[in-house]
Amino acid sequence: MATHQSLHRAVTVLRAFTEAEPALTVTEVADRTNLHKSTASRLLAALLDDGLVRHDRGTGRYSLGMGVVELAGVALGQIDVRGAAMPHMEALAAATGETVSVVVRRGTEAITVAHQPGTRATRHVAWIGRRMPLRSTAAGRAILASMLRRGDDWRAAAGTDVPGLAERLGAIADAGVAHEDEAFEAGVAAVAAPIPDRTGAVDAAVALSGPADRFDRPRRDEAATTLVAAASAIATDLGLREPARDVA
Amino acid sequence: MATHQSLHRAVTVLRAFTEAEPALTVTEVADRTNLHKSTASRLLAALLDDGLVRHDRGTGRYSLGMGVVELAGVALGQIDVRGAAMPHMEALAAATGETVSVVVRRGTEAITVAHQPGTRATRHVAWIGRRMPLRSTAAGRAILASMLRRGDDWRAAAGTDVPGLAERLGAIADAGVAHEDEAFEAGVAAVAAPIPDRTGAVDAAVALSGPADRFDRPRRDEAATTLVAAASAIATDLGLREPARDVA
DNA sequence: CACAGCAGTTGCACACCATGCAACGGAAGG
DNA sequence: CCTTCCGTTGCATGGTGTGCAACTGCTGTG
Repeated sequence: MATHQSLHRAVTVLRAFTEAEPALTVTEVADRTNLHKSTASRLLAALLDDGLVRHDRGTGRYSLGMGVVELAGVALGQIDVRGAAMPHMEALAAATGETVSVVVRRGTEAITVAHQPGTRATRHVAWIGRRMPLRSTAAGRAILASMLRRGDDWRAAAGTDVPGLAERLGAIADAGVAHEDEAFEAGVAAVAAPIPDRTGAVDAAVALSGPADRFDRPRRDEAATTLVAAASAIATDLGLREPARDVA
Repeated sequence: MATHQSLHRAVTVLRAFTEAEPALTVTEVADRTNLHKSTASRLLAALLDDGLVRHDRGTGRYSLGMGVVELAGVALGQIDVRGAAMPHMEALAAATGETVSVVVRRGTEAITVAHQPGTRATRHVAWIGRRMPLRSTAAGRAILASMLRRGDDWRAAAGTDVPGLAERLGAIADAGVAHEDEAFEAGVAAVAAPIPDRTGAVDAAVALSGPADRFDRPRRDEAATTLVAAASAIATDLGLREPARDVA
């Protein structure tokens, strides 16, 4: 689109801040966005006005501000699956002791929209807003498998082609749950189940994750029954919800 | 400012979505922002491109999208007090059974940046990104009281003037904790303690909240000791953190 | 102490593009 | 079928965002 260049550039600036580099100087922003130094400076100033970025006088670095957290609060409050899942997550965490996450699909990634930390001393940590590739995580593959089964374009959602992925997704669709053993994060194992919406489409999943040495295959199989039941309960609650406010 | 009008307008559009009205039509956005219908339409289209808003084809309404959640994930990851508080929150929740929240000040409001649900069947719910006025909540008053004691401009932060607030803040500063009994939300009681940063300035607080009938004054006083200790521990951890952040 | 190097901001002129208007197409309701 | 309201889209124009380059302020160095 040739419309609203400056707005797109501003969003590009916002996206220049990552978990790996949460605080940047003007020139760093300019480098990462391929924008002129002066443009970056002016856009950052404008974003600062709006409270979307902060400016640390000490280090001279900019970072994302409270404004985006506020907006996210509104966004999270109206995600249906989140509301439907909340009541079930605690029970799941209590029953298994592991971390529970609910993710939704966005393009080729899964984004955490709700999570409940496990009760054990060592546990997998997650946080709201965290992004993971669909193709290499349990939750992501649970979603992809459902897409495959429904004839949706799962390849586009997978992004890069992974050899043998189609077969694995078929097996996941048959089993109803997806396992992951240190595929995405070293030392972390997970099992996930898809959450269909009213129409049967799937762009959300619920996952249990924990340390790979403790949360091994037998444990995960044991937890799978409870997990699938919870996913089903969430889907039912989701179906009972009134406004069809989701999807795009 | 006469600079970057369209960017400010776009942010205005984003802020038109609230917890009370999370999904709006084009004309509703135009009304709430005093923008032309066509302008609102085009800005929403641009924001849709960037994934900051979603569009429900069914209802024709726009709402905030995953993009803002992504950005918030990055923003939350680099809020120091959040990182410092996380390890202490669970212990606090376990010891008291009530909901633990960490908030930071933004203007005249307190924004929840971390929370740990209580362990009881009935409990107070909070969520990340939730906003509350400083002047009428325990956590907010804990912050205001510290500002008062330090000679900061607490009146500006309080917003509307509340009769007798100065005296109450003085008492809170003396006690070290702030109590709240259904002042902001009916049926909810809370107790909060301020979290000073390295320089002694306070713009964060940790709060315990629960149902007013159970979490009564004696219970809150009982929990206050643990709460203050936790706040102190968080502040210590915060002080140990590196002021600057390295870049790659 | 001077100088070089770098980061960030700002004046300026021009091209670009965001805006308001009005007209159009479409859906919903009478 | 007509009316009404909503959302989108050509179009002309005035506003404004942008690149360039000069300037300031800071840091480290010989």
